[in-house]
Amino acid sequence: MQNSLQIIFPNFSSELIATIEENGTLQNFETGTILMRTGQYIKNTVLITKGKIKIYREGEDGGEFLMYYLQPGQACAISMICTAKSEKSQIMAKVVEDVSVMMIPLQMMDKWMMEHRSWYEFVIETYRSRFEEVLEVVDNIAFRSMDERLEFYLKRHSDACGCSEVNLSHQEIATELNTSREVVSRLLKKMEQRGLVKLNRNQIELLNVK
Amino acid sequence: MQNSLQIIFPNFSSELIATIEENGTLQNFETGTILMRTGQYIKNTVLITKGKIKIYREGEDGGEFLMYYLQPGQACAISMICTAKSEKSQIMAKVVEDVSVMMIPLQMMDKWMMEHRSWYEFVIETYRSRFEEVLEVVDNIAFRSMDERLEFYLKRHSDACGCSEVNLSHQEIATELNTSREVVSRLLKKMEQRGLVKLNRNQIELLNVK
DNA sequence: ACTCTTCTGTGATAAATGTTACTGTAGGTT
DNA sequence: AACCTACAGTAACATTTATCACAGAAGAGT
Repeated sequence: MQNSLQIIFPNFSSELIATIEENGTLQNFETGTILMRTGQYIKNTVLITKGKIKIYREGEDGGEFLMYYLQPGQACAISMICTAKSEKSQIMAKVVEDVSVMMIPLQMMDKWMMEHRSWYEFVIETYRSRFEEVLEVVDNIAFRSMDERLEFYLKRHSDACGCSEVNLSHQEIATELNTSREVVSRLLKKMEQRGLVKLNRNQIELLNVK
Repeated sequence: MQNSLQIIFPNFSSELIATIEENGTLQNFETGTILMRTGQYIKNTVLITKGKIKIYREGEDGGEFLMYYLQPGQACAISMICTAKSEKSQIMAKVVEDVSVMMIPLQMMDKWMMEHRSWYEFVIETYRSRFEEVLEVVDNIAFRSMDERLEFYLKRHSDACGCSEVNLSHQEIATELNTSREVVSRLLKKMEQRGLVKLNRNQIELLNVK
């Protein structure tokens, strides 16, 4: 166990790994589980050791706008940011591939920041990369039209799962882009005509999407 | 001088203030100055002591999408995040009201994080509040239509300047919302008919905008 | 085979936003 | 006054996206 954590988080010092083992709780969650809801109080910092999580921003009308993916070796930036104050979560986290996560009590955050250089660097890097990712999301919705956003969405999905098949219904995609199912169907059809994808039921094969 | 820094950053310890005085450089910039461009390397962490700065995300086509304001007592989160690695800036910063800023060499960041509790807390709080602000921006463009976004824009402007007059042309507003001048004119006219604003040349008076 | 449900495709239409083109107006300059 | 320029208003039209309505196809269960 100790060994595997070290492999997933190669930059952590061995002392830090030991401390995590000591203070953290490893928990498993099945696909579909909502790990965190908007407005809930955050009690733990979450390190992902296995599986996949999607982070959404929820609209008042029930929209679920996809922000980004969390994968093994990563951590939830939101759960780190809301440290001492035990702030409310601004996002919703959903398991999309059975996960194992290491739950770390929030009070450890501050302590380790001072005691473990590799933790400090990990936290800063997490902030930085998530901030950049959110800025890229802003780019997409501010500057691009739906067809470009859809292409970007598919590319991101295939990057995240490491495969070229997207096993989602048009409705699910529409929800995560905050548009309607019909729009997604139409745009996908156009992409198929351009030879970018092949459409099957509940599956989209990416062809030339680099 | 030492005194005024302490007033603007009330949570900083007196030792930290002294260290800042010692290592930082106070600089002044006039309205209109571009403090930082997308793609430039960041060499300093910036603390604002006077004036106002707007942070933009630049589109490939030359769009300037407004993200948020920076005011006295605040710091540029981006310039903090891109610490050790001296990363490229992902944003553009423009002075909109003559500013004084304290430039702090990036290498101080890490050092002070360990040595000054009040610096550490300030940095974490800066990350947190900016992250939240950007999430709110995502909300706006993902879930809201242009008329709502325009209202939000005007409200934010009046909050930032503490007055109820917006001294901007329709074109400037359109640029910052990444839409066209005509659309802004139309929507403003509708708002005027609803009694929300009064339109003058180069000025919009907010009436009932709470 | 039949039924049911979910998913997909598509036309028709509406609404929001973007674009083009033109007009008038306020203010500054000569 | 005459002129110039930036700003603002607005009509007409194009494009994009959203909504409504409906039909057919695929798969699951009986």
